[in-house]
Amino acid sequence: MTEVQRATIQDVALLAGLSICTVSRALRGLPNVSESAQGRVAGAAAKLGYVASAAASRLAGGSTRSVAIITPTATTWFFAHAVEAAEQVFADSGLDTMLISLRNDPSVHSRIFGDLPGLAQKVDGVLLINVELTDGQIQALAASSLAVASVGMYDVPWDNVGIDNVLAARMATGHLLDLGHWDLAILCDREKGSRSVLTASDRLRGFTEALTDHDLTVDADLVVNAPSTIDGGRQAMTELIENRRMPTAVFAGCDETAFGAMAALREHGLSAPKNMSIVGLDEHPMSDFLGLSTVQQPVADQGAFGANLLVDRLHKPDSAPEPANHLLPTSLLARSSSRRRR
Amino acid sequence: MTEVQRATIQDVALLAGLSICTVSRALRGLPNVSESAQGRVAGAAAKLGYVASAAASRLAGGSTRSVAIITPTATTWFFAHAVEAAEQVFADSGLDTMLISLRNDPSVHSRIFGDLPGLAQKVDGVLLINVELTDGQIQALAASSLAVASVGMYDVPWDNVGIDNVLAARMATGHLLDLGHWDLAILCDREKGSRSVLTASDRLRGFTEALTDHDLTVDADLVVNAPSTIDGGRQAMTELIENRRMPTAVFAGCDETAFGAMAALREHGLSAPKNMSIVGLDEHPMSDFLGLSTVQQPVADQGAFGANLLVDRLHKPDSAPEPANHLLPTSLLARSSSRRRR
DNA sequence: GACACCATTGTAAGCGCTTACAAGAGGGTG
DNA sequence: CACCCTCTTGTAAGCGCTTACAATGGTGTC
Repeated sequence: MTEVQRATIQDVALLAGLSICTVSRALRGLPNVSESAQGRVAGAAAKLGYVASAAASRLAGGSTRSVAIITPTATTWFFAHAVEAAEQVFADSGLDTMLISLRNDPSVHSRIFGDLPGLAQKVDGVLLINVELTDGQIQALAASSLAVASVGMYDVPWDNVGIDNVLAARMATGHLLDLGHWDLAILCDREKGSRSVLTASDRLRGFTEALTDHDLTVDADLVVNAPSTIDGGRQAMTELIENRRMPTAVFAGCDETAFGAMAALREHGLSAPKNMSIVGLDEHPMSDFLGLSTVQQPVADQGAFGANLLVDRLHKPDSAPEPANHLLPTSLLARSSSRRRR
Repeated sequence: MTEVQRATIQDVALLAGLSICTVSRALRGLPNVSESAQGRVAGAAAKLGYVASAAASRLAGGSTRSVAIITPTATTWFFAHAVEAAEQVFADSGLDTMLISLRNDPSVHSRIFGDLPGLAQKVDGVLLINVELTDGQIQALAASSLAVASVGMYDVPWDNVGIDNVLAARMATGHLLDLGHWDLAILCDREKGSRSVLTASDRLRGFTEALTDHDLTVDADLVVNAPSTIDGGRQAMTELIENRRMPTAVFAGCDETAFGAMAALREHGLSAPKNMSIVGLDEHPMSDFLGLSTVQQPVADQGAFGANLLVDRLHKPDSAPEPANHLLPTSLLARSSSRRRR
């Protein structure tokens, strides 16, 4: 059962009575191999339980048959689902998936993006999910030998898929405005970098635009930085209540932030929509139960779509069409966490 | 900036005026290299931006410097956090992490475990997180060249870390019994395999034992299979309400199951603890907000601990001590979803 | 029947690194 | 001062595969 000594292509060649070279061709399905040779090779390989050495074929051939998913975190709802969907696509394409979580740790970030040749050593391509990059890093990545695709990024020189975040934020904000609210706060993850490549700032933009359309202005006190986690939302709402001032409605950058905000309200003896209307963005499975009004976005679809973009690039590296930006649809789901201002 | 042609160890040797062999030793910090040689090599490598070819060193050396995390899913709270914590440990140990999500897909499962030599080709070790395995697969894995460690498994011939699930389930169930409930249901993920290697069945066992201690018996109608997701809990509770019968209290195998159960109650015009007491297991960040009584378990700790077990095995493959099973503590958190029976 | 041609198969040279093993250089010992 | 050690460095043989290129043999053509 357990081959003590792994069979090599040499062993297969011997058993099949053919040369190593022919075996290699047969195994990879290259043309110019006779039916009989093909058959004998397949038989011998099966009999020996032969598995090609990944290291050897990489060294000789070049391709690693694997890709990396790079993500700020693998723990939140959005990222976990996007990562799994992408991994599935890669697995189905015969690619191994290397997971790299940046964990919001700058040192990890620079270790990865500061050593692109090292990365290129291990994978053929990378799928970036909402990764904050400097101009220099974007250039370097685009110039590297790595195939690149991304999810939820903006204005990048490679294929991307995401949602129209400006629109989604406008839908959420517009919903609150339609309900008669005009004193609005936003709880949103802010980018640290100078240049906006992520969706977070687009959400702030959509929020701003919606207000402007109604001749309202954004109160800087009501723009609160909130990591896209339950705790992040809780802290942001607490900050709002305790150190700033209470608006009548809040747009939370993602559902988990909204959950945390609802929890903070509760901790202060308040609740939505009684004391404040809240709308999120995601359509997390808990949102329905909690009555959270939200803007639905496809999550697994984005991960899978992004993965497919990368797979396509890998399969036809040359004659590459222009990098495209694909937008998936979103829709508003009004529930009980938001209501008309009285 | 971008080296068109990657520098090889040859180039470094030339620049440093040393042989390839000495460079290789110096780069890997082996003994018997003079200070001066060490310095010249480091300088030359830095100047050339040299990065060793992973494929070449794997082929020549043997080790892949990477490990695989195998998990049934990467999307639920427990798994996402365990995976990320493990990935962090691996990254900090200089190991690359390959992510393999089984996605509850038998064909993926057999593709992976049916080709251990193939896996061993790509990684030095695997960390299994709650993976259901047959006896044969366990034997094969243990006999393979792969280092193995696991999280949340039971009675396996390698290092494992987990919680005492029997105890945790007894704590949860005992809490309900203490509140005067004696008609109890359990919503729990059931294993399909014949032999129990996972924690799920331990939870059922703990539940059963707690009842037995109180001279109660388990009503088979009140043992409901529920995938450990929100939807799984929702469906299980719906099944209970619509097709079986309502107990006065329920132990949900994990918090997300409990959330789903609470949602299902709501959909039927019911609620906890009014119509039914509910206790979960996890201490999910939403549990506090939802008032869910639960048994807390350390999640990131388990992932990190498991990863460290694997790293240790990798570092000292021989002279291996007996495989050990480590248990991390749990504790009951009584909240408002459970109350005294009236 | 000699020639060109195509399909199939074999030969051999690496890919970039690790690692026995050998070789050389000093230094201490009797 | 010959001899044995030890420390450092070099030589060369792979690791298991891919791939240019050469070789072989059977067809078809004039």
